[in-house]
Amino acid sequence: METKLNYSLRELAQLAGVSKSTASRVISGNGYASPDVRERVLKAAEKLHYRPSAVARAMVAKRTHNIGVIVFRDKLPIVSHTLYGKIIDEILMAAEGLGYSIFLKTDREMSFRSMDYMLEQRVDGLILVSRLRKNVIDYVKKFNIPYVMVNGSTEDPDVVHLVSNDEVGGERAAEHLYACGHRRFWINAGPGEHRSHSLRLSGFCRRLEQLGIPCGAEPDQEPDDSIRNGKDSVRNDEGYVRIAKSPESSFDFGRKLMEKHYEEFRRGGYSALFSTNDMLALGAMKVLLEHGVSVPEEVAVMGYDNTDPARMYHPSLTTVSVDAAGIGRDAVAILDKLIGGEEGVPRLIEYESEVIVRQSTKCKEDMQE
Amino acid sequence: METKLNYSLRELAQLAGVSKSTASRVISGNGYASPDVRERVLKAAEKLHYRPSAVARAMVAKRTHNIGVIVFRDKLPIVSHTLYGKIIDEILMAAEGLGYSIFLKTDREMSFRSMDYMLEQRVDGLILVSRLRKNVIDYVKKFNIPYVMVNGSTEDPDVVHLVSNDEVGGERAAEHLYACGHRRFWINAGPGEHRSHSLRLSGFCRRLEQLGIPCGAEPDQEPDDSIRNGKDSVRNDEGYVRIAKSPESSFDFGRKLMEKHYEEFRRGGYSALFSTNDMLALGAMKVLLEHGVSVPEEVAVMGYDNTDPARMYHPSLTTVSVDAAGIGRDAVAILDKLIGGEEGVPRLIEYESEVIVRQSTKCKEDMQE
DNA sequence: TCACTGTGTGGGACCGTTCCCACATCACAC
DNA sequence: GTGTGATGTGGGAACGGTCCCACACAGTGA
Repeated sequence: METKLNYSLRELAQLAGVSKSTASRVISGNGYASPDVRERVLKAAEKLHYRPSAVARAMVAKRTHNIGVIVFRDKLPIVSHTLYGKIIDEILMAAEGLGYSIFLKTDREMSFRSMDYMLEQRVDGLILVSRLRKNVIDYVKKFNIPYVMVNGSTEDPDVVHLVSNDEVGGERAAEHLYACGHRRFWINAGPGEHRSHSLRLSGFCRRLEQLGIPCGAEPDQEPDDSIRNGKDSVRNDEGYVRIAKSPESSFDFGRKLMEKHYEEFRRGGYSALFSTNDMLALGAMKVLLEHGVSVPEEVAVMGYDNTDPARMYHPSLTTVSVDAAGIGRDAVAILDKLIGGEEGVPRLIEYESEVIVRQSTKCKEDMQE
Repeated sequence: METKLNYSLRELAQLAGVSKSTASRVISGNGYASPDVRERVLKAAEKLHYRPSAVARAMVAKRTHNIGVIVFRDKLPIVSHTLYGKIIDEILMAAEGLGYSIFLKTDREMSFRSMDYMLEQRVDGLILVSRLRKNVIDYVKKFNIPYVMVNGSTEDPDVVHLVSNDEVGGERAAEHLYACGHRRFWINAGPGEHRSHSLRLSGFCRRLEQLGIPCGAEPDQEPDDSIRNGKDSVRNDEGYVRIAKSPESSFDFGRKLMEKHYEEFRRGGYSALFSTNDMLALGAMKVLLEHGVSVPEEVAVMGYDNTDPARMYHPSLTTVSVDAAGIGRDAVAILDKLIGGEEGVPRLIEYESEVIVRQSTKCKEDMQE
């Protein structure tokens, strides 16, 4: 009984002394079966450890109830990036609730290969997480398989795209720091080709300019060899801004950047540091702390993403939260609608960004409230 | 041409003007086909965006080339836990290399349901990550499907089990702190029912006792309602140890624990704190820092797992590394062997643990070397 | 001319389900 | 006794591939 791996419905029916059709009706639960036949079949199923083959079912139903999730990764592994990890967690839980299973694949360069894999697996739909080279979108359009994109980089209006409202988040970050009295800003901006980073930067800058501080963001300028160290913007009586762009958004890049510039902070050149994600912020903050610059007393530091390390740091990092739970949940729910052929699904869904004030930007304003 | 989702081999063959068999030979690449027939079929495939169905293939091959990964989670999502995230990253990459795809599922309580899901999907094998209730192992044994366990909690000698060598890691941690001159220890120990935590604790204690410091670990004692605050071990001229057990191994539990006890550290009662994972260590360390206890000058702090937050912290956390890359890679490789019916696969595979000395335990000994 | 061999192609069973349809049985009314 | 409808069960095609086997055809040697 234990030697065989999987029994078929035919074998099950044989043991129960009924036909395939009858056994199928009992197992799948749709169709008539008299009580005693029913019991005989179930008893036989128990005995054989019978598990119906989802493969065969998918074959006839032309539907697998599987969803493919492709996560872009650069050189680095990506699931361990806490923001994507959170999103994937939520996707998994939401999928379970709707009866889907998840095929997970990370993708570096061979984007088409991953796509083909998913297509061959006949997944019912796709969730594309993070930016992908743009021709992947054209590729996926050729097959008309339902898909949604999460936190991607496309501006294509056809694509159903779930993103945090990064521009508004950037504005709110600027407001918070301004309200705390800061007028001399340093900005660490991550890769400009990534939608999130460039929108966070432009939102931050726009709000500062509205508040009377010239920002002078040039969103399209290329970072040079490793790090672009922007010049200060024009000064006016209100204050000024300096933007440094980096081609990566990692902790180590944040470190590297600040290692070149901590002297300027020590001399009091800047009172606030905003980074377009938490890792850049933490890398920079650690260097400041190591060189005796106190946070938040001398310099306020702020990140973006509300990852776990930000919360756990000492001082804990003020940041902007991204609704990973909402994004993950909705990604599956919307994909399910698309699979069901539902019309009128919105193309761009934005999630509110909220400033999470913590120790790294504590100021009098916060104290009073 | 764009209206249909998936074409079948029959339709492809029809368009190319050949038989199903011939088309199959060209597409799958095994079997003869004359150059012009070959070209006709490939051209037709291109035109139809033909992708062979892995579902149908799996049906006849009785083999899906899919691997199921089940990750235990408590109340919390789990992929975002950096250690498991890392392991999953490695599993994904290794699987890709060997031609497998990954079905990922997180599991809280309905363990059998996840198992059944995987069985119905007819995955070729299973990777079980982290502890599972023990009856799950009995369950999986009933079906004879190949499986390996990663970082689990079982002592079952049948199970192919990949784990870090937590006992040796604990010993090394003790050695490091002892060599730095510490004699008064506090230990935060995570859930005793988890193999890793209890072995790390017992390894640490054993080494201390060998060095002449009574440890008095009682590995089986139950934590009370929320936190078990053990008593100091017997003092002798060499030093002493106090063990606190917590039912969770989270950052917040580390905090909670230390919030009750930081006064004792401030008074100089303990010069070193060892936690059985990084999160517990960071939570405790943050509370110490917030109350003005300096690390490492007054208290040395040490964790376990070598997660990213540990590396990034200020002060960066001394920890014990777990070879997540090796574990993930080997999990897939060994499972592949089991699937191939290979005999003589070792049951317990242990990975070396290495102390990573960082700022949180810097001492004269380290300076000299 | 005939048997023989090799080569490329087609026919069709099979994998494990679902589901439509046919059919057997029975109760009941006419 | 026959027709009718409800009820439960079985037969078999279909899903999209793989692969074994048969077969047509050409080239070769006796």
